[in-house]
Amino acid sequence: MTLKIYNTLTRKKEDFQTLEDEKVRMYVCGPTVYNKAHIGHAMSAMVFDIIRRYLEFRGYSVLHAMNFTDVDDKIIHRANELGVDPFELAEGYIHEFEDDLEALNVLQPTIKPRATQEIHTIIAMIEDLVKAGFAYPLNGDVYFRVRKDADYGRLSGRNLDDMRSGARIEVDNRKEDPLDFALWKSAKPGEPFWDSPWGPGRPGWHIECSAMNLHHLGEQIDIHGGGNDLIFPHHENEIAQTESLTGKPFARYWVHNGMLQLGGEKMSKSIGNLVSIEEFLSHHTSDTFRIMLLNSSYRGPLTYNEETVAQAERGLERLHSALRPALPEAAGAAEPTLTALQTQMEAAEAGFIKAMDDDFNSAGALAQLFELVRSINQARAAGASNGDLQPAQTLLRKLSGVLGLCLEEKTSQSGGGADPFIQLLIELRQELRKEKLYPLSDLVRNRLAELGVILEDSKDGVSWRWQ
RNA sequence: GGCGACGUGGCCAAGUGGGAAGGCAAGGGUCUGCAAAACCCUGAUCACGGGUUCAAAUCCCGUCGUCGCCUCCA
Repeated sequence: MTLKIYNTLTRKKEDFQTLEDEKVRMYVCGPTVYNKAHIGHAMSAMVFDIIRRYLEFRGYSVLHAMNFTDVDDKIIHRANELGVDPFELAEGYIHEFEDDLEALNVLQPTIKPRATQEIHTIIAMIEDLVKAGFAYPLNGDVYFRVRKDADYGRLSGRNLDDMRSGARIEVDNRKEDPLDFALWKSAKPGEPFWDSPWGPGRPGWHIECSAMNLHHLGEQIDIHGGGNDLIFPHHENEIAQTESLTGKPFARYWVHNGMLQLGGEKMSKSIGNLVSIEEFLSHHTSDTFRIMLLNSSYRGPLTYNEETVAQAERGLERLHSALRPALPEAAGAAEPTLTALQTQMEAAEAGFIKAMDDDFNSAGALAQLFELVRSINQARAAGASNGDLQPAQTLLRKLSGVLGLCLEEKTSQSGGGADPFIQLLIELRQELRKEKLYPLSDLVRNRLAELGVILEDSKDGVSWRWQ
């Protein structure tokens, strides 16, 4: 079995072949930190977290870089609005985003470079591009000369002449071509700056990623990721800069996640239809969000609304249902039941890998987990003991973990301290039921439910769990 | 206007040539004092119109529609 990945560059699924055996270099574009991160950012980070976890599951060691753009126009404007230092502003949002990712159970990237920490590399790269004729200084700015790059437009499937006619950009007549983009921007009064051969200024947006890649991962990488709104111009420009300099293919696989849709539109800072990560997590768990992602293709748009969240929440509960213990007084299941469970375990694991190997088809993989859930619940209903269920439950936990799901047990805030008292109330209620004092037994059940303890009667006894 | 993606049951969605996954919701049933959970059962002429093929949700052409990019964006 080979892993296949959809490559934006070729618009095809391709066999995954790394530059170096069993090692993956992956660079994912992170956010520009001028504001609170929203769940669209969470989606992108989580998609690549899932990809990383799966690659690791498949035996690769993954060098995972995610950058922060911590100096740019928006940050400067926002800092001026608030009357604070732009670097402090950025720093604050970086920490906030890191906390968000931890709360979302997204693995820490191996390296987290920042634009402001790569200024030397950036300047050196720009100098080399100027020397090689791919860039030209202009009144303290430096621009990339797109006409010099014969391949320009390859990633986004455009050509310079088409864009020229359709572009809505305000043309800067000083530039040789309207599509030439800034590598270095001269500083206006009051703006943060670094000294450079072209005067005080700061890096353009695209060059930082090229420089960070070159510095931390090398001239060539395996996977370059980000949201599909970055394909043009950002990633197109990264390719232009890096390949013009190295003469080698930059990234082997360009991987792009789809956009989160809220109210039929892409969630974005400029439209203002935002749900912050913090806001989402104050009402829902990270697993709920992850289920939403897993249930659809990472490349397509993701519909976000109250109903899809609720559906994910119920689906998650179903996964949890399989992890519940055997029925009280279960005597062990008959041979055919256990054989069926064993068969399903093998089918689920194989199906899981087959699905994920096909361009990270997480919806297909999730379906396999649900099949396993059904088998486990069937076995439990057929009287399987905890020992009977345990291997299948372990497999379910393992495969869920590969997708980054926690499936953590819900417990009371105070730990297990309440357990004996809950047991006592259950015993009491059972006595009331024996006496057919149902209004009283229901009162116990209802009051416990209000406290978050769910009682479930069965013919073999009573089980309970935290809601 | 240019480039790209997509349109599958009430909802979210897999599936890209030969049996239409899975989840949620709904209805029926088993269990049960009731409830809940779990389990069983029930459902789709795959946007529309042509074409290729023994065979099309899947390939080709056209139409309609949705979304993204073309300006900062995950």
